[in-house]
Amino acid sequence: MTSAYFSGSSEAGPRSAGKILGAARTVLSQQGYPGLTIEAVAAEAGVGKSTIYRWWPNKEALIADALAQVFRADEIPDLGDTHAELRQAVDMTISNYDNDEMAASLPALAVGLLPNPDLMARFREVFLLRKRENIAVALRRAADRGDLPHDVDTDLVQDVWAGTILYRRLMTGEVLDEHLAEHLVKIVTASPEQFSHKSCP
Amino acid sequence: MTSAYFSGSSEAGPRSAGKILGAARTVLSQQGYPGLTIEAVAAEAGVGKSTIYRWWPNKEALIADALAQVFRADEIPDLGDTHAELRQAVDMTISNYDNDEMAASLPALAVGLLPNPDLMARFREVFLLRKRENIAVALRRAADRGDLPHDVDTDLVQDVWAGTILYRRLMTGEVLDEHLAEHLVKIVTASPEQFSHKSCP
Amino acid sequence: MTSAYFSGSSEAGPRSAGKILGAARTVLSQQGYPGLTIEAVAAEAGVGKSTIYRWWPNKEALIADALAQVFRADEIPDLGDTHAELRQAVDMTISNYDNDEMAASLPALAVGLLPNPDLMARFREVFLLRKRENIAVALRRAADRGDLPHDVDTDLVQDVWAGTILYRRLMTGEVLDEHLAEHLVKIVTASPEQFSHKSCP
Amino acid sequence: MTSAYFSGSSEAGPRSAGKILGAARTVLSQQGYPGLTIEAVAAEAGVGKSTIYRWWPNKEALIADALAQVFRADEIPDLGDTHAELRQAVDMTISNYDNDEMAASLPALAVGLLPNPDLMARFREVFLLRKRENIAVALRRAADRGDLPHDVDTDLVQDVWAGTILYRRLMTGEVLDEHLAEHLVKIVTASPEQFSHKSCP
DNA sequence: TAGTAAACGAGACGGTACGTCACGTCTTCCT
DNA sequence: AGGAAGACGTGACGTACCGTCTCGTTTACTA
Repeated sequence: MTSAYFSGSSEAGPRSAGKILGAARTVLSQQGYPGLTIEAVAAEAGVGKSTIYRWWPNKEALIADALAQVFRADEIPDLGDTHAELRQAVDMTISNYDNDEMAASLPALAVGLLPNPDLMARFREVFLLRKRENIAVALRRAADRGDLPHDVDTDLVQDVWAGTILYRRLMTGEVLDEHLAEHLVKIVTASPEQFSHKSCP
Repeated sequence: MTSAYFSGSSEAGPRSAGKILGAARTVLSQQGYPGLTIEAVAAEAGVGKSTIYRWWPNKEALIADALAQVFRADEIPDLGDTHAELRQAVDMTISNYDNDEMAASLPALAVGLLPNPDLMARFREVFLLRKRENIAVALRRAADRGDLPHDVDTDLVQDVWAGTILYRRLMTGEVLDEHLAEHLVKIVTASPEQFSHKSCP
Repeated sequence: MTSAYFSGSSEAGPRSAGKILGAARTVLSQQGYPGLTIEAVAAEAGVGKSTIYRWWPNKEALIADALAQVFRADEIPDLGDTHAELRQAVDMTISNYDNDEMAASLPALAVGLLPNPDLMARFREVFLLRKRENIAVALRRAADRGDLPHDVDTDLVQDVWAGTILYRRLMTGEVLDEHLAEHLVKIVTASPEQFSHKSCP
Repeated sequence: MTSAYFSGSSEAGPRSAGKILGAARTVLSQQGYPGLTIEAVAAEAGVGKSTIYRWWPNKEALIADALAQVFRADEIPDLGDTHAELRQAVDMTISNYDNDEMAASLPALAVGLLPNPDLMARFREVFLLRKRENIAVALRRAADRGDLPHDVDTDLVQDVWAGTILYRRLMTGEVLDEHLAEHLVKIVTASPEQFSHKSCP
């Protein structure tokens, strides 16, 4: 698979999919999200506008595919060490957001897709679910080891992690360093019962 | 002072500031962020476009002022009860984000302002700093009581809170209920040492 | 009145009507009818496309107004001499068509307007009726003198004149010289009874 | 030979020439000249675009061939009666133009070909010369009978006839009835000396 | 009868122009 | 004098066709 992933037609794509998505990322990092126009991408890719519109219904879908190329959703290997695994999960999340390209584009994308539930669902699938499941596996492994509650709320953990990281990056502009990473891991490991489903008062 | 707050000219405003900001909020909730155009606001407010441009430099500033009107940054009263105070802080944050108008607009705004550091700084001042300081007071009060470390990292606490809430609202679409609120409070109170400045390993 | 005549809004027009219609004629003579694009006219006039679209609904209306500026529909003065007056009428018709701009554009215009009866009616009014009435006056004057039948079919006369001239110019490409002009006049004066309404067999 | 006549390659043609030219005429009468696109013709004919482009260089050539199929250029038989023969010539001309397909398309075609002298020459050959020569034969026969001057200007006669007919059809929209036909014949027979080459003053 | 070369349908491609929309600036006219 | 009304130059939008160009697939002639 090389492209047209977000738009759904995962089996096929334009011959110039690579050129186009690459151009989209180039324009995105040079001009920022508001400066990313289809015409600019077409020009940068040396491609006709219609070739882009033939395969992506709109700017949002194109950007989604372009970002999907660089969005990491790796599996967390079993290191035998819960802290190390969770740190790896947090680091992966940080690396996903620690560039203007992604930090600015993902929320803008979400905003653009909000009115369209179908596209929003697809967005979540591509950018959230795949990564979340991989991290959830590591979290459940930690639960098996007894380091986390057996009914650990993997979604809450990841909402706290990704939310904090994205918020810092986009809104406050603070750096995403290993201090933060360590804090985020420890918040979970230090009071694991807060991230259990049944821990409601 | 009634308006033009974000744009800096806090001492004055157009005669129709109220009408205009109200119209902006109306359009925002009816058409969503992408449908909010200056021309639509002018029409809704029964006002000339130039009147808007006379007082707000661009669409972003206008939206910022419109949102600032409904963004809560209340002081947290001394209730003598740390948990109750923190819960109040979290509830205020949730109430700020628990509507599409704000959830979609704030990130879109941030993205629009990102390339302009001055406006971004002003944005942070209006939407983050005022609220943060009020909550920081409560956090430091809790530290004085001994419920939190004396060097509590008020920014980290609030990044976790607001980040998680905004992320849920915008990206995953999950509900923001009192379960979540309680979890967020307890994350902090259950392992307070994780939110201390010096707690780095 | 300087413009927007064809489009109906005769009382008003864009501030740059002159520039725009002039540019249209320039492009028309330099690029020919098929090369006349709205974008080319806008560029030549140093004007935004939207200014053109604000005042003319489409390319046809614009060209119509541009041509109307140079289309002659003079009154034929009473010279006391039927032959001289008719020759003047024929000469005026020839001068209207004896340039590529008009010869190529008028039929193209007619073809473009054919599907729209309203615009076609307006086209006839602007380009045919005004001129025809002026010539009809001269023809009736000739009838009063006894040089033509009292019920002279002024439309037929002018159909023969304009038809022959336009056909030569556009289809056969032959020159429109004074030989032709003289023939056309004499065709009418030599057998005037053929141009009477009641002369049907 | 069935097609590709206008384009010059008279010896051969696509297997689907019939389908294509038929589709062209169908589209022409259903959508009008401006709606005739190569893609529409290809779709209507159930044919690939490239098949059309393989045999016709452009839209104009295709339309020309499509029209050539229905353009009549019959010989005028010797009826022994000048008036009857000329009336037949005029009727043939009328029948050529008395449908929107031809009336709108021929001028549009001429306009499109104007900038290209070669194609224009070919256009004249196909649509004018063949018919003109057949009619010229009848006119010269009339001259031999003494009904027209021996140096009758056959071109002028036909310019007057075809010009008047086409002008009525395209520009004024008046009907082409037998009144008109009779007038056109009589204009020539009533003052034949006006249609002589040497009759210049 | 099989092999081959053309013509074919389908449709992607790089383009151009379309007509629309909103921007942010500007001018005009009314109150 | 201030503001509503809205025209202006600009530039991106998404659409429609252009004419060119691969693709396999018939089709029909040759071997």
